[in-house]
Amino acid sequence: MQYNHLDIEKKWQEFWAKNQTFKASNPVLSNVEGQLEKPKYYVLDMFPYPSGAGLHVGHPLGYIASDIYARYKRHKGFNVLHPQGYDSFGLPAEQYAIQTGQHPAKTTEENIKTYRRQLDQIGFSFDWSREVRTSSPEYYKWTQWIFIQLFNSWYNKDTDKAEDVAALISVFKKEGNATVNAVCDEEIASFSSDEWNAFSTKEQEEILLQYRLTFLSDTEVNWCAELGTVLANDEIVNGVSERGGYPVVRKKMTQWSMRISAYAQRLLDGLETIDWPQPLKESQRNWIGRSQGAMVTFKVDSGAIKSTSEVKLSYKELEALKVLRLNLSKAEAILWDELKNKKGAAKFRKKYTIGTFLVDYVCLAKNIIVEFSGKEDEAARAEFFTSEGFNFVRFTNQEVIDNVLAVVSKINNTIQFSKPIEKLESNQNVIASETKQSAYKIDVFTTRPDTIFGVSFMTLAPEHELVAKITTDAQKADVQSYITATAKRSERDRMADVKTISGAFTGAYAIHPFSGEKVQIWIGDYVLANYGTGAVMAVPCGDQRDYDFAKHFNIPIPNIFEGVDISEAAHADKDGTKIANSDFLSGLKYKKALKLAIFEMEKRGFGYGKINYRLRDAVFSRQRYWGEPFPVYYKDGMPQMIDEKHLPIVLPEVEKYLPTEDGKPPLGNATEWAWDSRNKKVVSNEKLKNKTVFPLELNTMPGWAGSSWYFNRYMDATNATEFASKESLDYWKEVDLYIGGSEHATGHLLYARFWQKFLFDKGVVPVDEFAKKLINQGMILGTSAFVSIFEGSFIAEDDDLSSTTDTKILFSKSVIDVINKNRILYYDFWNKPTISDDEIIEKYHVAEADVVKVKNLYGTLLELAKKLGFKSILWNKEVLKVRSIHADVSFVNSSDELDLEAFKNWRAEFKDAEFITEEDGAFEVSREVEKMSKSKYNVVNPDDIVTQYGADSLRLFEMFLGPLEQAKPWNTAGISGVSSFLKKLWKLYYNEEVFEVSEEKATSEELKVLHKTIKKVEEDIENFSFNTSVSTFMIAVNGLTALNCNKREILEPLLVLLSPYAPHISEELWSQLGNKESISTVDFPVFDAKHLVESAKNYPISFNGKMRFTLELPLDLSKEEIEKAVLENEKTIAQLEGKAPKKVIIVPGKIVNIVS
RNA sequence: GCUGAAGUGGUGGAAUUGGUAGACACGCUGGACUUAAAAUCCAGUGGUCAGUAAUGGCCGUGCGGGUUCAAGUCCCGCCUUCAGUACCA
Repeated sequence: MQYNHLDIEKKWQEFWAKNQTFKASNPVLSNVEGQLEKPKYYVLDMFPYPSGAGLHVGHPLGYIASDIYARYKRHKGFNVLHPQGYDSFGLPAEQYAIQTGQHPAKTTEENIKTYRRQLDQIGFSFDWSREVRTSSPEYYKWTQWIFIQLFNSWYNKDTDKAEDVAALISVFKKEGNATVNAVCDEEIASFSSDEWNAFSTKEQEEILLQYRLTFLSDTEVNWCAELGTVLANDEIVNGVSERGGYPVVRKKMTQWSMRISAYAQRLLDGLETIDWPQPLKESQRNWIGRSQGAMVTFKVDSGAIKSTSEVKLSYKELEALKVLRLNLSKAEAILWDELKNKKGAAKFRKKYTIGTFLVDYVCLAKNIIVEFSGKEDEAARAEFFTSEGFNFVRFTNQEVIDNVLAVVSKINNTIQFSKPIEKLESNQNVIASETKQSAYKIDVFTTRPDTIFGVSFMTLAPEHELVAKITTDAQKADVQSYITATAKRSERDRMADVKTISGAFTGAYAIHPFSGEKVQIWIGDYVLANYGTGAVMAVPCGDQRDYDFAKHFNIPIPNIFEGVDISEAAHADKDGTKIANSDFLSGLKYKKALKLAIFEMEKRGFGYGKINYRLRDAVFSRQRYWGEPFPVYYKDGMPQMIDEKHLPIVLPEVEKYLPTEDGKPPLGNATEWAWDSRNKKVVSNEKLKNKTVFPLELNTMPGWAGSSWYFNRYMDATNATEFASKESLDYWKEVDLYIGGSEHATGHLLYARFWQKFLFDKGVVPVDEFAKKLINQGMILGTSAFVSIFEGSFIAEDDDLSSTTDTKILFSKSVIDVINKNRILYYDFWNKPTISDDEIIEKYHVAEADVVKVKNLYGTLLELAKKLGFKSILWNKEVLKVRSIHADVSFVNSSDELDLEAFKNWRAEFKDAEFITEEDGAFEVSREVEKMSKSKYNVVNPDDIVTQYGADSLRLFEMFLGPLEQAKPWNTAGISGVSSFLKKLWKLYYNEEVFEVSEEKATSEELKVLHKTIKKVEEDIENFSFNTSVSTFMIAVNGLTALNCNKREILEPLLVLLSPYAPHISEELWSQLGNKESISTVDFPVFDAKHLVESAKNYPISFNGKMRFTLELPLDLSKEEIEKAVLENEKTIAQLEGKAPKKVIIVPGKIVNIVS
């Protein structure tokens, strides 16, 4: 009987589905007999996004590897969890919906069907009873639930974990926020318990939002107009969107954010405990970007600062002003409505600057300032306003809202009875300079506080708020023009141009906190405003950028390193260098100096040790339809969580999937999207007039929401009452082996770790890292096929040149090679048609055969030119002009020959093209390795492979291609190797048409083959070296075929070894051997070393390290006996040519080396 | 620039702690079977030189050094490719 993969594979796939062979049980729950003793093992693939294109052969690579491992673990006696599902929310389905109006749920459903069919036919041992889909309400109910948990939590730095907000509130009630050590927004005003209790509910909610782990905030986001949504940092590549490559701009929006920064240190520390690939860990470390150093404060020298009234704001502040004027608060707007109507002398302006202070309203004619109270620097403002001759009035928000008319009348009163205050000229300078000296300081973060004595200047970002305040008159023009110039450059330009050094001197000086020396203050756009404090202390001798800047502007470069030459470049190396010229730090090494510097700073009070992270909080809102809705409604503008018992909040139906006309997200199109807080359900928007009905959140969650916890759901996938039961979470704990692509390094894998740690803090999950071991499978690349088209010129009968745009001559690959190799010959043929073969052979020393070949081809081409109506082709000594186009790889056979008919049918424009073929009529393409993609016509569909060669062949071949982690090209031609291996295997069990397996005892030779295989395959699987075990199987089958072995003792265990790789054929032969049960949980054969023991070794005999011949010697010989035997050998004597060996090295069982 | 990975026949790739480089497979060449093709089977296949041949010599793991009896493997210095990241103070 012939091996028929089609029947066998169908039969066993049906068998597995019917018998639920791979269903994993939760023993604690089900108390399945015998399962309790089995150790658990959880193998997971990164679940796929079901795209419309279906799978190509690159996709299953990781699934095959994990499937082999899962099946192997079953043979090894583990209770294996190996689930699969779909990350089914996402952009492509929505884009498709926008284009066609089809509901994304529908296309997603269809795509999933295709995926499932494709996955099934490859024979994966997934437990489909646990399938999850992120877009199904039963699943996202729990995504919403986790969101609520995050909302109700804050990060306590003292306990270093997330805790309940309820506990935080009780602290606020009792003692205010002074004792709370939380990860929260910057600049939270401190309040006492009395103040807290006096706050309105809304004010309290506003404050709490600043602590919650997920919070609403106005954040600068990456807005992608083409996609109509914001993108996370990791969704942007080189300034454009990862998906689609559309431009991205910075924009301020109110968004949900996740306080992932709270977990920065723990995310970093956790990396030490997990077995993940080094590069992946490295990119997470980069992304988190921890830098340890110190915050240092430099005071600004008062000497050169001009008077405050001349101060102009920086352009950044001016921009901010414009925005402020447009966005007045409710109280501000009410008051402005009244004030702006005042005519004549009492004309008010809003949001105006007086000196460096921003005032709410001012009437310049009457010298009256009107402000809202509650500003931090009220005392300083009062002092300055008085000194500048202003009267001022202050009101609270509440006063204005309650009775604006009373407020206005009070203002009128002040105008009427204002006492003109004399400006005290003599006094003013004194007051001003005193306040200034203490007012202006520059905070910097440095990772090298040990080099602080090397500071010779400071650099501020041009946008830094101090710039305008400290710039001297003399430098004003310079600074202004520099600021204007930088402002014009986009962020991308600034990033792209690293080489140009630019900057400007402000004229101001800072005081070195240790030495008291004056240090120049510069501005330069190499300093980024939104990183750190937007200012650096420049140490030119130790930092290359500072060095270049100093060199460029002729700023001194003090050397603070002992015995280091810094005349050419900065010395950035920290280890092994001693600090010099640095007061109390001199003579110390990096580490000691660093600690001492921080210690001194803290003692003297102008600095402290600090750790900075690059990791920013993650924006969690997307202006999209096809994602998880938030369980959130808005009451009085403040977000409210819907109680978890009313979850899931199901995605509403919409007319169209685009943003609304007034720019709201697509959910703004929904008509049934309001929350009835009395009846606890989603109702029609028409009811929004009711006092108990509120608008629901219009944003949806990002793609990473659903994928950040799905691995936990698989443990108890159908649980309707819980996220997952505690018992199943405690049993399965974490993923033991996680396989997926490296593109998720900083997205999915970082966010998932963050959520896992959060859920761990809250006691939901038992472990704080979700995957013990992770492997990145390498990409499978496509082997594209190219056809070359002639693009040179012809010579017409009248000797005119003619281009070839409408003539199509296609060259087979080796034709091009021949022409390129002999271009000069062609040129000669063309130039001197009378030249004889002998002349050519003599002139160019080429073989006669080549000349014939060249001449034939020349004739063909000449004929062709004539046929097209030309005299000949224009030959050129240097180049043959051709252009290459992709040909679909499905038209190309294993010998790189193109199916011309198929090609012509595919590309109509080449129907009447001329094909210059090989002598045998074949047409060859040239091949190149590229990424597998539709546009390159090199996509190979696994369906075709499975139909032609079978799933077992596909599985073996994908593994055989090379190491799992490595990128490698796909070439379908190679699959015949594994295919014929399976046929050979089949033949071991058959005698012609009859299944025939002998019960005889196996010979030691046969046992040796088997046990070698057991040993190697087991080692390989444990090391995830799947490619080498495929070779091992081939060697075994070749060996057994040579031995003519058909003994059960060998052939039965062989099937178990093979079954993880080629499960269908193994099951089939296993059952033909008379076994009734599936092979899937049969014990893995045990390796026995005794079968490998040899009595003799074929020793390689080397001379000076070079192997000359081999010599078979018994293994039980002593060193002396081996030496004697080798030296007596005639070949040795011949090699030595009479010389005496200087030394003989003998490694018994390994090698003999003779040094002569 | 920095970080990480990797450079081995025509191709994909093997090679334990340093110990016979090129396993296994594709492709190619030759042969068997066939009217023919496909399929299958057998043999050969790193380069080069010598020899009718058996066989033998030399060179060979990106480049240049080094350690060692012995280096694809270890050390030093370069080059190239791929991936990630980037004015991160």
